[in-house]
Amino acid sequence: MVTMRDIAAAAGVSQATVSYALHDKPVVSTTTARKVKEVARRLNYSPNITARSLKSGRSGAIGLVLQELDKPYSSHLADTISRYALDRGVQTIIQQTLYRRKSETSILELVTSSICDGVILAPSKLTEGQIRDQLNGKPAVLLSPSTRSTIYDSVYTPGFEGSYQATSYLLAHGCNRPIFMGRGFRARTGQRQTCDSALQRVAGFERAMADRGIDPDPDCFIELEKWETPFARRTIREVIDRGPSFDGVVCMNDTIALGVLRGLRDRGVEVPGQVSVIGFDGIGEGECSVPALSTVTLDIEQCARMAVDTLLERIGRAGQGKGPEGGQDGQLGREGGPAHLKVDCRLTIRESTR
Amino acid sequence: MVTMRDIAAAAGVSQATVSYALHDKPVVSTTTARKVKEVARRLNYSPNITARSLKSGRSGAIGLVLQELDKPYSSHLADTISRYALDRGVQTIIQQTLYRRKSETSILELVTSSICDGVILAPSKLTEGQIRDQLNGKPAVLLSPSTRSTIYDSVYTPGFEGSYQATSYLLAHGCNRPIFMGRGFRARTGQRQTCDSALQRVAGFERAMADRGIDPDPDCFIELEKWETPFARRTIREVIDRGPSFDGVVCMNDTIALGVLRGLRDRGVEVPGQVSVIGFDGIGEGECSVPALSTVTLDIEQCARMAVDTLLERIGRAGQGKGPEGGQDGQLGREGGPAHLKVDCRLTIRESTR
DNA sequence: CAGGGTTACTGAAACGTATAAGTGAATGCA
DNA sequence: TGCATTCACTTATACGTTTCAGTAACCCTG
Repeated sequence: MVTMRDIAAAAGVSQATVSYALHDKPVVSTTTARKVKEVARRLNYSPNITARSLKSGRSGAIGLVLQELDKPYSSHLADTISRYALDRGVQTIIQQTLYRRKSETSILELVTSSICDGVILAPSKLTEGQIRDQLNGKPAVLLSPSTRSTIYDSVYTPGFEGSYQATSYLLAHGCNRPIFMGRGFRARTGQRQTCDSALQRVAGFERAMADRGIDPDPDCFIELEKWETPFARRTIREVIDRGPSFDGVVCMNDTIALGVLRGLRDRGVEVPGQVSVIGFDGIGEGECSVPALSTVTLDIEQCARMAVDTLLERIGRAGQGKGPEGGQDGQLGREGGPAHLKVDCRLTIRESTR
Repeated sequence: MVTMRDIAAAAGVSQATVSYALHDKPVVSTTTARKVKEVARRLNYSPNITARSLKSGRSGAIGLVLQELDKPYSSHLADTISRYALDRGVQTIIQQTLYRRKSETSILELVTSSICDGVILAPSKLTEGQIRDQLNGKPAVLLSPSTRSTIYDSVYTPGFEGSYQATSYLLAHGCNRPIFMGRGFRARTGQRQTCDSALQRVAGFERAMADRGIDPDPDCFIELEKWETPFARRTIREVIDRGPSFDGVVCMNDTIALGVLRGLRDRGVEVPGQVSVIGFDGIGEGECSVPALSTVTLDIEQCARMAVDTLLERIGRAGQGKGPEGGQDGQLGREGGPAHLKVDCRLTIRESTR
C-alpha cells in the first residue's frame, strides 16, 4: 500500500505537504502541488479512508440500512438513493438487517464507527432511543419509522392517503365488497396514534369505506404472514375456496398484488371483470404483469432526494458548529425539532381495475 | 463516543487490558475480564471499526460490488450473499457501480482502504490489472468476469450450458424457428475465447441449433439495447410487427423474458400455444407471471456459498503468512493459480413452454 | 536594516485500536 | 533462600491521516 509518506519521499517534501497538496489547500505553491499530484498518480496512490475518517470523522460515504433487499420496492429505493447520493458526491454503503435485531445493532455499530458520515435507516426492531445509543451523535434520517421520532428527521410514505385514494377509486368504480390484504390488523385497536406504514394503509382503507358509509366486515381483512408474491398467490386462493365473496382487492403493496393477480387467475376469476385489484408502491414489475397492475405510485425519486438532502444538510451542519450544544442531543436543530417529510403519491390506473 | 480509554478509566485498568479483555485473550484474569465487559456494557461501548481496521487491517466486513441493484437477479444475489456471509460471521457492505468506470474505481478505493477485508466484485469496465491496482493486495472474488482472471478467484454462471439446455428443450418440444433475445451479438465474431456471460449464452443457443442441424438465420438474434422488462416488451412487439416468423423465444435473462411474455400477449400471440418462451436466471418473479415462466434456474445459494467461502478462505490465508510471497501478486495460492468455480443450473419448466 | 508580515513548508500531535515489549509480584522448584 | 518461570497487567508504539503550531526564507515599509 502506497501512503502519503511514500509520496512525500518520492517528491522530496514532507508528508504534511502531501496532504495539503492533495486537498488543494492554498498553503502550498502551485508548482509543489502539481509535482505532488504527479507523483501520487505515478505511484497509483489511493487514500486510506479508514485513516482519514479516524482522524477527521469524515469519510464521504453515507450508509443505507434497509430491512431486506430482495424486494422490488427495496432494491429500487436503494438504487435511487444510491444514484442520487452519487450525484451529490457521496458514496452509499448499503446493508440489510433481515429484520434481525442483532444485525440491526451491529450494522449501526459499523456505521457509527465513522465509516459513514450519517445513515438513512429503515428501522424495524430498534426504538429511536436505541438507535440514538448506537449512533452516538451521528446524523440519521429514518424511513417510515413506526413512531414519529423526536430526535431524528424522517421521511414518510403516505400510507393513509394512498390507501384512501386506492380504496375510493375501487368504490367509485363498481366495487361494493373490497377486501384488504396485508398485515398488522391485530394491532389495530388502540394504536390510533401510530405512524406505522402498514397500519396507516389499513386506516386509509377503513376511512374510505366509512366515508362511503360502508361498515367493513371483519372478514375483509386478510392477514398475510409473509409479504411475498407466491405466498399472496396461495392465500388469495384459500380465500376464494373459503367462500367469502368480494369484488375488489386492495393490497398493502405491489409484491402482494402480483401474487393476488396470479392467484385469481389460477381460480379462473377475471380481473378486472369480476374483481378489481389495486396495489401500492408503483414498482416497475406492475407495468408488465397480466393484467397490468393498477397501483398507488410512490415518488421514489422524491423520497431519495428528501432523505439524502436532509441527511447531507445535517452532516454539513454537524461539521460547522462543534460547540457544546452539538453533544448528546444528536441532532435537534435550532429551528426546534426534527423535520418530518411526506412523499407524494398518485394513482396509476392500468388494467387490473375497472 | 465512548472509547476503550473511558472503559479503562472506569474499570481502573489500562486501555490495553480492556482490549485484551474484550477480545477474550487469555492474558487477563477472568475476574478482570468480567469487570471490564460489565463496564463496557454499562457505558454502552461499541468498538470503532475504523480504528481497528486501521491498526489491524481487519474489519470483519466484506464488500459486494454489483453493477446495479435494481434488478431482481442482482438484488436476490445481494440478499443471498449477504445472508450467507452473516451466517459465517461477517457483515456485507453492498455497493453498485452503475456501469460507470469512475464509480467502479472509487468504490474499490473505498473498499481497498481496509474498510473491507476483501471484496466480491462483478466487474464491468475495469480489467483485472486495473482491479489489482485498485485493490492493492486485498483478496477478491470476481463474479462472471468477461475474461478468465489469472490473478483472482472467480465464480462463473453456466451461460453456455444453461442456454444450450434451454434451446435444446425448445427444439425438442416442437419449436423449429426459435429466436434469441439479448445483447452482444455484434461482438460475436472472433471473440471465441471470451468468458463473457452474455456471449456464452449466445454460444449455447448457437451450438444447440447446430447440434440439431439448424443454421440460424441472422435475423433470429434480436439485439436489446437495455435489459429491462418494458423495453423487451416493446422490442418483441416490433419484431412481430416487422414480420419474421418464430415459434420460440430464448431470452438472455428472465427480466427480458417477462417483457417478452407481456409483449406477445399485447399482440394476441398465445404462449405457449403459438410461441414458447424460456428465460434464464430463475428469478422469483417468473413463478407468478402469466403464464408462469419456464427458465434456466441458477443455483444462487451455491453461488453465494462459493463466492463467500472462497473469499473468506483467501482472507484467512492472507492473514496467516505475512511472508514476502504475500506481496505484489495479490493472491496466487501455492496450489498454483486462482480457482474458477462454476455454478449449477437446472431447467425449470413451467407454463411458458410446450 | 530593524521590524513586521507573508509565503511555503516542516514537525508533531492526535484519532482509537491492537499488540509487542516491559514490569513487578507471586509462584515453583532445587 | 535463591533464581527462574509464570501470571496479570501496563507502557509504548504504530497504523495513515488531518491539522495545528512552529520556522525558516523572503518581501515590504519606514
